[in-house]
Amino acid sequence: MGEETRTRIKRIAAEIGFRPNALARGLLSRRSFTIGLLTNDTYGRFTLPLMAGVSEALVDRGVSVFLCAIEDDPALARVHVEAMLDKQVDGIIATGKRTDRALPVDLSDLPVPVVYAFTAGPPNSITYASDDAHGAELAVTHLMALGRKRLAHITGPDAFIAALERASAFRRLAGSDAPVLHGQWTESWGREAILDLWKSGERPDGIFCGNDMIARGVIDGLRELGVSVPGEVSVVGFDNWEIVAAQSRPPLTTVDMNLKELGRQAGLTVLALGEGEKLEPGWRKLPCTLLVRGSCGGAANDR
Amino acid sequence: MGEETRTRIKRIAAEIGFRPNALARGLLSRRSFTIGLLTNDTYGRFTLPLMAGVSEALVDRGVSVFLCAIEDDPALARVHVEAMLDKQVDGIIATGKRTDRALPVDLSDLPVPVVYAFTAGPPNSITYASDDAHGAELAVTHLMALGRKRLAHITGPDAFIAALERASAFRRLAGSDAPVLHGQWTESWGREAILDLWKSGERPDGIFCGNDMIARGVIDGLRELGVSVPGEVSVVGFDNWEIVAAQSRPPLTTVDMNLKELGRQAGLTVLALGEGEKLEPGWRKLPCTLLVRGSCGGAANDR
DNA sequence: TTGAAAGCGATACCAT
DNA sequence: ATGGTATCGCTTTCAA
Repeated sequence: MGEETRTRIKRIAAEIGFRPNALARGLLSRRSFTIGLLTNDTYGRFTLPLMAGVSEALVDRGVSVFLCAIEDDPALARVHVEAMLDKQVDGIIATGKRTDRALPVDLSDLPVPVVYAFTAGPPNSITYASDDAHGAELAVTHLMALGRKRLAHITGPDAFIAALERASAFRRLAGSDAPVLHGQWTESWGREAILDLWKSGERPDGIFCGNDMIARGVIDGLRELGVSVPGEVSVVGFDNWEIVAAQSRPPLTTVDMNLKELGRQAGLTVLALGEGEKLEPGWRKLPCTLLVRGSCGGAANDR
Repeated sequence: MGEETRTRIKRIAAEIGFRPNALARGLLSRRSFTIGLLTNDTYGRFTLPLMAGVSEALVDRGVSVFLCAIEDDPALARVHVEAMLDKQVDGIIATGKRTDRALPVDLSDLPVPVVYAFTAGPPNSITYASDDAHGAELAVTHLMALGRKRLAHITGPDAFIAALERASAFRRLAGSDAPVLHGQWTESWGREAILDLWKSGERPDGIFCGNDMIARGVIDGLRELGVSVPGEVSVVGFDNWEIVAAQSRPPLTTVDMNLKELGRQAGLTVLALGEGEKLEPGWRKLPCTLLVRGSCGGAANDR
């Protein structure tokens, strides 16, 4: 085609506001430039950052994302999946709130590629998650670099693999006799655990918490006991849940799981799969990042 | 068509797993059974419940929802809107984090209907919001019914219309000399305000807070002053942000804005508009609900 | 280089 | 009751 013709056509197209109909082109190309994100995470704690990453990675390529919240309801999940398949989505990303549970719907025989992110997938699927052991290492080495010697780990139920992985990484670095306390993922458990520890006479000077809510409870509990954070005790959280971490007193140093990046990669992967690329199945664990705020003290805090 | 033919066809259709292609039928019917939800609310505090309502109302009708997070970026917003229009969405719901600001994108001349929910729309648009004055009335009458006489209102910046409307409803019921303190929407402002009030000798026995974060700060501040909640002072929040309200000590009695219902209605409305129904433009304010937990005490708390 | 025609999958309408 | 055909908007292919 001639250069001038090309520009002329483009000009006219712009003039009359021509807008190619994606439905029509999808009909022919057998691609809808649409993917689905299925989630059972009601609070959006994990889904939103993940979704932001997916969307950010795909919007340039003209791909839009259906968000389907299924609330652990298998029937609802089916309805959403059917609706998405009808609409010829190019792929589906399944996400949840914990990596050791699957969504209440079987996605293994769909005519479109499925990628799992922060939720369990069937064998031979591609599953993204953050590297819990790595996150725990970041936290513990940070505490140790600050000179903390007596470390403790206060975390969620031992029914969560994430809790177990963080705990075993903690023990590996902090010593196998360092206390690990399993409870709930709540503030009140954090407070309770601190009271127990202090009552028992065991008084760690560095505490690694399984999530930010627990960490917040720990910090509150310590304050109520008159123990200074970060003066006497350093506290590290996990999740970097802004709303909790930034509002605690002092603001929480915490491990960020880089969910947005996880979302980016999951998005690109599901597209690649849709374009016929063959990719290695299995777990893909992404590194975490330590976000330093004020709850640990030390040089790292002086900036 | 004959009854037997009908069943025979249906059987065969099920057998071969026939699945009508929504792209093809959309091409002809000029409906995609797809709508877009545009939001600049990063935390999802407002968007997620709203989205849940939209989705719940529309999934039965076979409509799926594109979620587009635009982060206050006009260029990104345009890209998302273009992508949705290309995909022939049947309508768009614009949502945000405050009702007195518009999204950074002009949605007024789109070829599809637009409904605004929890964000400002242009004149003559349909805009859903919760009724702030009503919410404030619920809170104040609850406090008064419990016998609280000296009320105060601690809330966010007076640049927010929502804050002003709640404040003026508060004054109307509690008396024009009842103190109203404007600050930030944060816990630390809640604590600070309490310290100020107590230092000044002004000691209300009922406090209505502009949101749950402030309320949580207020409760913490009171505890640190040795003032019992709900024994000496009753506290009501606003938002029913589960994660804040349920974790505070005591759990927070708070006003729920019924965002899910708001989402339901916005979803049904945008569909109706798409089907050519003529609807009255203007604000549509939905009533709030009071959610009683433990921060007010009294009979209402005995159940 | 340009123009015409076939076809994607479903539907609506018209003949049989 | 059935079969055939035009159509939606675009892409691809083939002819001119």
